[in-house]
Amino acid sequence: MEQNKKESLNFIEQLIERDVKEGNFKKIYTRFPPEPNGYLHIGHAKSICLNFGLAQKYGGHCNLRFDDTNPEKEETEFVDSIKEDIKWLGFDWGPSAYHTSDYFEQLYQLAICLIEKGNAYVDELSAVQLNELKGSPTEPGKESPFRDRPIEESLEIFKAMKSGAFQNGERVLRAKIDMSSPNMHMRDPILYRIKHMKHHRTGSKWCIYPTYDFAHGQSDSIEQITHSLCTLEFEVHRPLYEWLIQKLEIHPSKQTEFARLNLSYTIVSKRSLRALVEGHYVAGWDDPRMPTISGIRRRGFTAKSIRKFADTIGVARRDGITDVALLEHAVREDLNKTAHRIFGIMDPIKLIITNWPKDYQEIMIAENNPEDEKSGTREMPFTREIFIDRSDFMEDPPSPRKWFRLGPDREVRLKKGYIIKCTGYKKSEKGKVVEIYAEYDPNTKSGQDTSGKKVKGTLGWVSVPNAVLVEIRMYDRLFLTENLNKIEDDFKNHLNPDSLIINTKAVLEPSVRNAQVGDQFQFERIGYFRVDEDSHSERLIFNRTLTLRDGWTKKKN
RNA sequence: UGGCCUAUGGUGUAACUGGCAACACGUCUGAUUUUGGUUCAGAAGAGUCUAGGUUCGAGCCCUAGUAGGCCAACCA
Repeated sequence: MEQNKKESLNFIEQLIERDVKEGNFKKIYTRFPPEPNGYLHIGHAKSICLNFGLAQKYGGHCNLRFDDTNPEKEETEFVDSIKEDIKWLGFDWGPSAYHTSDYFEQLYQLAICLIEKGNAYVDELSAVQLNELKGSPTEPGKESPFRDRPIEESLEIFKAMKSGAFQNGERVLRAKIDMSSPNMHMRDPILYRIKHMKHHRTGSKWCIYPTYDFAHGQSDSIEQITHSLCTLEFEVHRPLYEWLIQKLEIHPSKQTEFARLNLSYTIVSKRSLRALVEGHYVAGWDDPRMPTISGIRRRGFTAKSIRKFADTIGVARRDGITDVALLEHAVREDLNKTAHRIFGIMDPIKLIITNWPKDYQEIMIAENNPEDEKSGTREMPFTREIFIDRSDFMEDPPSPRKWFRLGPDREVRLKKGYIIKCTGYKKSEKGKVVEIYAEYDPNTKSGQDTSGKKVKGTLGWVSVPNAVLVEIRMYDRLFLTENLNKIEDDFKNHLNPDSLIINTKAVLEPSVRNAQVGDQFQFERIGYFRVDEDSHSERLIFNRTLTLRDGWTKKKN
């Protein structure tokens, strides 16, 4: 090997390497802290790959922590799906997953500690009053009349809050910082609120719950997290994050922000995704059009390709919008190497080889994947009647230099079969081509061609008596608008009406008969497809993952 | 009358911390090909938001401006 070029590091890696060099800690700890109130999406995948990837790279560990401080929105269903998705992506959080709710007692003690130090107080103002005193980004806030109440009094009331002496909203615990700070989050932020509500894990043990600011950072400290990575919108919380660490004198985790993922033609916000599910614009969280991890998995995107994608886009502090083409490229790259090839006809039209004996069947051999020698071969019966795709025939085609496929008197190769010449076709009364006639040349059998003929076009085909009728769900992008962050109207106005087209007349070659749910194929010249879990004994159902790259249709336009 | 962050080809990131702007995707040629796929060869495309400044030298530093993002939930 030559002198290896210095590997380029992203800004977080640079930070970590500096920390390592300075010996700031023995081991790197990161964490992935989802709130279990929805399904994970491609944006989370970026964060997962980042946090787990960094831990792997630097010999540290990444914790999975469910940030479950708000019993109103959180459910066990989501905990399970989140675990499944992370595992599928190929990451391991070790023997146990953590929950912020496991720390409720410790957090409560920390709050008491803060009050005792005079850094927090119980307020009795209503939400409305609190808001009024808060000021605005351009106006300073005003101090609450309860701000300077004796420590003992706050302590007493806080304990009473815990024991259920008050109704929702009657008291809050606030940090005592600075009501005139230009940073709104430093204007005596709320640390604890009363919610008489059952929590999905702690049941009704608690009726006070810490807010994000008093739960997240403290949990980081409890877990000895060294690098707490979050998205840019938490940047303004950092001064508070650090203030609490300092006042509480706890493990100094460091918060670092990075830009969240935005993807063209895609919506990446839990709230919006929920709206799509609840409004039945899609079939569910795992609808193959959804950018959820469960959705793209069902669509046929692979874990490997998503990790590759995350690696490609990197991480930075500027926010922009990533072209989905980058994601799609990663998927095609992986599938090209792994997916077995088969022949499939989306829009079948019958072609009769008039000089082929009736009832005679010849077995053709085809390799499963030319990119992978170890993938083996399969058999394909060739018969007098075959299906070809309607789009591969034109009654009056342009010059052979522009159109490689079949037309009257034109010759093409049937891949893994013979070269045929079109001798005619039949039309229905309505003028639709219903049957094509052709003659084959016996000297042109694939692999043992002695004719010397060269043809430009190669077509896929499926033997009529052996064809397998399947259902194909042809998915396309969910939205028509490139940048959905910039729209002003309802994002649902931008839905692609053709994001799902169901094809029930497609036929595949017989080798596909024993395909299992989850199997992925390349239908030659068409695209990548995955056997969907809706498949049943009567009918295989395929999801179109992506089409093949296509330089030809582009050229036409 | 606020504060913080960001600004590099169409898109996403680099540039060994001051030394003639690189990689991937995308686009366009051409070759190969029994997938109009893959692969291969090549091309176009930014002089780094603007204006000053420091310096022998600035995409990297400083100042001002501009543009975009974030911040006023008892959400995370």
